[in-house]
Amino acid sequence: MDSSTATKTIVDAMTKAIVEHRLHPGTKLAEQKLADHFGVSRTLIRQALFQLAQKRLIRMEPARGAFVATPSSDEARQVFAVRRMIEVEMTRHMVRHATPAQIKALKEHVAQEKAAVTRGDVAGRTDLLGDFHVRMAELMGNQVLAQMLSELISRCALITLMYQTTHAAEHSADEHADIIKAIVAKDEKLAVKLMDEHLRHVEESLTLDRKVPSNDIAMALA
Amino acid sequence: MDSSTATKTIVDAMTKAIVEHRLHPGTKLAEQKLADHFGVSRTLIRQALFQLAQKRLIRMEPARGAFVATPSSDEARQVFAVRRMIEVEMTRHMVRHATPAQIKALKEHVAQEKAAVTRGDVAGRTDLLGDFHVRMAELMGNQVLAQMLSELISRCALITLMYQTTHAAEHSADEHADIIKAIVAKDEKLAVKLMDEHLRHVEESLTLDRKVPSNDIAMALA
DNA sequence: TCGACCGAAAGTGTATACACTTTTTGAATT
DNA sequence: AATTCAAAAAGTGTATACACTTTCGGTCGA
Repeated sequence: MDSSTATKTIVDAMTKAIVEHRLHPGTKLAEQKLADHFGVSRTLIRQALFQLAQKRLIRMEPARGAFVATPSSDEARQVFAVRRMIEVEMTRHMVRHATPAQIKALKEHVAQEKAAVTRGDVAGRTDLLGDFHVRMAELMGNQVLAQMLSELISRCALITLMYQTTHAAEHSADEHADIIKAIVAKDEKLAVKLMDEHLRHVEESLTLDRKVPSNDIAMALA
Repeated sequence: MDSSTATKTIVDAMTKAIVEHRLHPGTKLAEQKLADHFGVSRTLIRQALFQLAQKRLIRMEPARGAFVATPSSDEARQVFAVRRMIEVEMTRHMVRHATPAQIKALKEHVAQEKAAVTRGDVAGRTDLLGDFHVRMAELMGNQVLAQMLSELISRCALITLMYQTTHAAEHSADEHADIIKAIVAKDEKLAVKLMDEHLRHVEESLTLDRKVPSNDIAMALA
């Protein structure tokens, strides 16, 4: 097994579980249980946990173990503020430099979003709605930006219960479409405004209600 | 020894060594050598290396080990582009919301920068010049932003040999002072323009010359 | 002399062992 | 019945062991 591929698999699986709220904030992540579940030793689990801690998806308490992160509402606001700062500038850049091919790619993405919404594919639509923002960063040709945004979006997903309702999902997909329209029209002010508002809408759906932790790690990761 | 304090010490020491170019890009970081140097087992070294890899200060090749990162010029441009996106918005925010106390804090910081420059304190001035940007983020009350910027700046320090000349350091300190002036004058357009240009100047001093790796890890970390 | 090949040395990847800390449990006491 | 305390159980933190991979040096053959 080549090196950190195993660890990466674990990190990805747990990231997904946390972002999709199959593992609730506050849940204890016992190393041996995770090791048993993934069929590896605690060594690899610990590596994965440290990486997740650095991504702020879990927190680790000395000698007490790892827990799914429970971001404060302060932290939530800060994460969203950073997203707005980055994405407003990103939108500005797209208005100025977007090529027809890039526009086409974004439009196709939104089409996929809407398909997932009508199909009732909850997991798929949540992924796609987040990916829209990452896709924009990638289209700018900036991998560093894309990676950073991807991590911020994971944190947002952990923070919020956003897009849980079909209605909210439709709304987001529509807003994405509107943003593209403004970009096509080269209306910088409008595009920036729409992106800013879009992110504020997402943030407003922030509820931060603490559910009772599910201790059944195995079921959540299955 | 409480948990990850030991690991954190190692990460910090190595981060400092890499950022300050005591460990050159490309240098092999053998686990046992590091373990001997820090007086711990490979276990803790590996934890530290994984964290440094996530911060992109080193790269890890499967079964071949860890090396101080050698960012491509493409990556360098991307990192700087992200910094500009973030910091332009940050400046805009400061113009709109900065309090007198915050302005005072920034001015004092720049005074420290200039003192370090005239004192000929190379390590100190490099730190301070980078910290100016982090400080602004902190003054905004956004720890998430500050943390993110801090990591980007570490990457920038690894990438460039910036601020190596006294002249460049003076220049940066002056530009910081000018930015503050524009913020005080509530001249948003000017402040944003100055910050953008300042970051472009720093980026221009990007040389990316590859030095011959120093294999003497012990000396670099001493 | 040069290159290919083989074996030893060095190094990484994962599991396990063990010390120490926290949590749980259950019996004794009030 | 509630509280306290101690011992056991469970869990984390670090070191070590060992398998496997890469690297390096030297020998053999052309």
